[in-house]
Amino acid sequence: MAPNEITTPTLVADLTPQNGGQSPKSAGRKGFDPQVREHVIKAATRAIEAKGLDGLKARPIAARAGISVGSIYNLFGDLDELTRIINGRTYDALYEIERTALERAREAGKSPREQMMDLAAAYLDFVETHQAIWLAALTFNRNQTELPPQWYLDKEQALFRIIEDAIATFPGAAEIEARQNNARALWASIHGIVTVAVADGFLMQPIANVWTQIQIIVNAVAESLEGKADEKHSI
Amino acid sequence: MAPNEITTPTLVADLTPQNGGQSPKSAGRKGFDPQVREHVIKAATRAIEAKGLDGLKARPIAARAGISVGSIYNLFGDLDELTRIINGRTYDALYEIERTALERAREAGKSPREQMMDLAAAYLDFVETHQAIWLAALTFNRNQTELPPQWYLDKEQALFRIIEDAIATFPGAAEIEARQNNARALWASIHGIVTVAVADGFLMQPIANVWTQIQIIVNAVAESLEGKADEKHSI
DNA sequence: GTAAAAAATGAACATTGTTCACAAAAAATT
DNA sequence: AATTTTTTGTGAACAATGTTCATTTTTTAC
Repeated sequence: MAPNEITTPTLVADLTPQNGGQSPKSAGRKGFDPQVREHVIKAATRAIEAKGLDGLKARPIAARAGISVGSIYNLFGDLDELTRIINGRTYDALYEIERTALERAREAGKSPREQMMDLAAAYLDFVETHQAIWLAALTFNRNQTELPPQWYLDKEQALFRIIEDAIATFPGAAEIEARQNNARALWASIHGIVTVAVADGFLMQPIANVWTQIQIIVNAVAESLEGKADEKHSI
Repeated sequence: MAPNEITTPTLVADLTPQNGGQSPKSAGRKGFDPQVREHVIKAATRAIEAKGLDGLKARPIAARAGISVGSIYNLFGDLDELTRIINGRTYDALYEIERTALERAREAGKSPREQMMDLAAAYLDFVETHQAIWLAALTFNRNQTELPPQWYLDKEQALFRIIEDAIATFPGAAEIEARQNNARALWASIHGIVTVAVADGFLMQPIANVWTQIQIIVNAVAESLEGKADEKHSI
């Protein structure tokens, strides 16, 4: 019931050195030492966590990673690319959390509505745990003028898919376009609620209220969709 | 029905030189020429509109306003204060639009649900018309570490109040806390939908879809609240 | 062991926000 | 009217930052 039950609070910093890749192609061009890359990414992540996106400065990062300023540019091209990699990992982490949340909810035989609730709870918990990193991702995207690279868009897209998946099991939503709009409406709503809350550092309202607000929306939308399904059957 | 019916598309740039004041106290300290102040604010607004918040550079603004760099700092203290003033005017403009939208809806004898729809439509229209300025306001707030001044918070608060007002006329919401949560949930949801849309410049989805999504949420919440009111009466 | 390729370096450059000693202008005072 | 005082305007100078690139160092290939 409380949002805290679901999430595995993995630290973003120690995430996805899995394949070693985040920006599949190029990024740092050739075969730079992946260890060093990792150190830099970690240092940069810590900087963002501590002082926000504006806290990401080339020289301090270089110092903490034990390399020179120039090497950062050899490794990543520019700071934006480094930021994109960190954001990409954030998306990956959240995606993984949402995916397992949905999986577990289904295994437990929960209703579509409960599945949505679990997804929302996982999201709220993630954002609460990684406020700075999450804000950094949102802020960064906003300041960009040109389109981000495809691999970056893909990671964002993946998150939306999960919600669409959950919504797809709702009764009532038959046509693809309608289902997409339902999914986007619901997810963007939850996103809005959480974003407003995190924007002022969960200071203006207790987290319990935020959770209540999510419940209001999810329940309302669920009821609405269920109601429409009923109409279809009964008329 | 379409979101375009309601709004008066006033250009933010030519707004509220009314009292001449946006930051009631101090800001630029003493009695600087209000004409020059206005020129600077206009130049800065244009810069943001053209190139986003990062396009606000001291030297170009000074040049366009026909003054020296130093004078900008005499007038506003720093660029953040200038930005805050512009954002404040944006809030004022939106507030005024929302206020009249609500007023007209009530005069027309519209239902609470329709009132909410009109408010949402006005909001969507405003954001669509002033994308850059609105994004600037959101981005700016996010990057700040310390609290903004009180007059700034007040303007933000005023916007929320309007929604609460509209929600207050919904049936069912009796207790203050519940009503507040309803209001915040609904407004934050609409905000989320619009924000997701404007974040990618209304490129990923047609505006019609965005409007549909708003309708989904408002209708769902309205139905839900009406339903609860029914329960109360019928049981 | 030497030459070629790759990677690392940090000084140097360009662009920013901001300050401040000074100059110009305006207002007040005599 | 002249002079002092206060206010306002100026732009050179400073510090912090992202980024580049000629040079050095290291690694790799032969």
